[in-house]
Amino acid sequence: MTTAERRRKLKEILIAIAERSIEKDGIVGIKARELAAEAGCSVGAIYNVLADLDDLVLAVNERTLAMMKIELARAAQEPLDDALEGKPRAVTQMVRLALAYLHFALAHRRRWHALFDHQLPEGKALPNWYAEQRQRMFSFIEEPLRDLQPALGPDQFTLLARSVFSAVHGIVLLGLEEKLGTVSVLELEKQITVIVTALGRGFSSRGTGGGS
Amino acid sequence: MTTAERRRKLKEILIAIAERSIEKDGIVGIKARELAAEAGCSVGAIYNVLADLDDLVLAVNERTLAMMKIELARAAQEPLDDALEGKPRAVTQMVRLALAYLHFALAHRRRWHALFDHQLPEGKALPNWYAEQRQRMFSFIEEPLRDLQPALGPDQFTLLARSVFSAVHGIVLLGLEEKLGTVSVLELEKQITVIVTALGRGFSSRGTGGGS
DNA sequence: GTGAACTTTTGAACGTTGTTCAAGAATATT
DNA sequence: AATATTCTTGAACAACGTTCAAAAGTTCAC
Repeated sequence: MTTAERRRKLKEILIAIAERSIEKDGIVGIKARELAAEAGCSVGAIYNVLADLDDLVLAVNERTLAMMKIELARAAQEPLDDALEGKPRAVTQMVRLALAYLHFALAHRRRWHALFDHQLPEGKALPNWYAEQRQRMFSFIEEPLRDLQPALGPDQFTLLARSVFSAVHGIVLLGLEEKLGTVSVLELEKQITVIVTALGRGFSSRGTGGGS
Repeated sequence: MTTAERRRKLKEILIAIAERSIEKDGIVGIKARELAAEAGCSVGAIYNVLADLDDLVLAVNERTLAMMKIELARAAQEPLDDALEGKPRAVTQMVRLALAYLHFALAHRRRWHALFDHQLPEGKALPNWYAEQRQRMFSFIEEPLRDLQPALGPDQFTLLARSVFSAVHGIVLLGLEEKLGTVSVLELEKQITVIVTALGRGFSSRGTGGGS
């Protein structure tokens, strides 16, 4: 087996372990010596394969984003059910996406948290693929949003989609900081529904600003 | 001088140093040995006065919240200017508060970040005064919001105010993660204005849900 | 004032971190 | 087989928060 192969294999193993560590204890669960022990390699070997332990977090985050993408796509395609009637289809769609985001965060709390907890140390910027993949999350909202704001220019439109996503993210973020039982999950769902619906209604009124 | 006095003094000094450290380098700038050196005391002395270094962060955060409270109160009281005409007073007020929140975050980036970065280690819950003071931030939004949703019960009302706050928080949070020049600050202001305005419009439509 | 009992302060030491790098093992080349 | 090259390793390093036996300071009865 060539060294490149061996290293690729080890890298995969390490990522898999990091994945479990994040799921169990969050980002702080990733320890060099623990990784080495579980992977059956030396501590130094880790650094033959990765620049940083941060690289591991990024790798896991990439997978998390991929999972989330699948989940959001599924939510966008599900057939309409009757609970959300009485709203424009675009609004219903946005609410669904927001709820799907909430449920992803709930189902994969630590993974999801790792997406935002992680701040890379001072010097370096995020790799391109990472920023791009994160950007792609916003694009889910763009489709229904276009129905509500057909006149907006592409730049303003991208920004608006981002803002809507950010707003929902904020609600989920502060919502999950409480210890929450089943009750407050229901409350959270209701809140997100109310807010996103209000946003949708607000947008569908004429002239929401957009142009400078 | 009694020991209680001396300790009180030292604690204040340490908090002041921690304050500067957070402003310069964020939470990670708080180092035990550095604190001791700057305060002219021993490392152990810190632990005579504080349980944790986390206590320092909480103390600084308390001050930050107080600063923010003042700033938001100022924003709420400023006389109307003409740029925001054509909206209901309540909406204007909410937009103002949101913009004030943004500008506080911009002006005190690291302090503001410390409010949310900090996660206390596993075992312990936040002290009561801290949770209460954070809760009080939401109450600023409650006043204008009451104009838009007069029929809502007190519990639902509190939740809604919280959600609006969270939404704005989310936009500011993800907005500040980019490196932002003057241009994008303007964009961010515009985005917040658009979103909060849309929320306001959405709320002022009849029957936004609330009751189960 | 002096010695005993008590309180307060101290900084070396402990246990963990992530990361490195000289030395050794493995492999390739002549 | 000898040499050159590449790869792996884990002890060692620096930095971290936190502790605790010992030193220094204080109180108080006699």
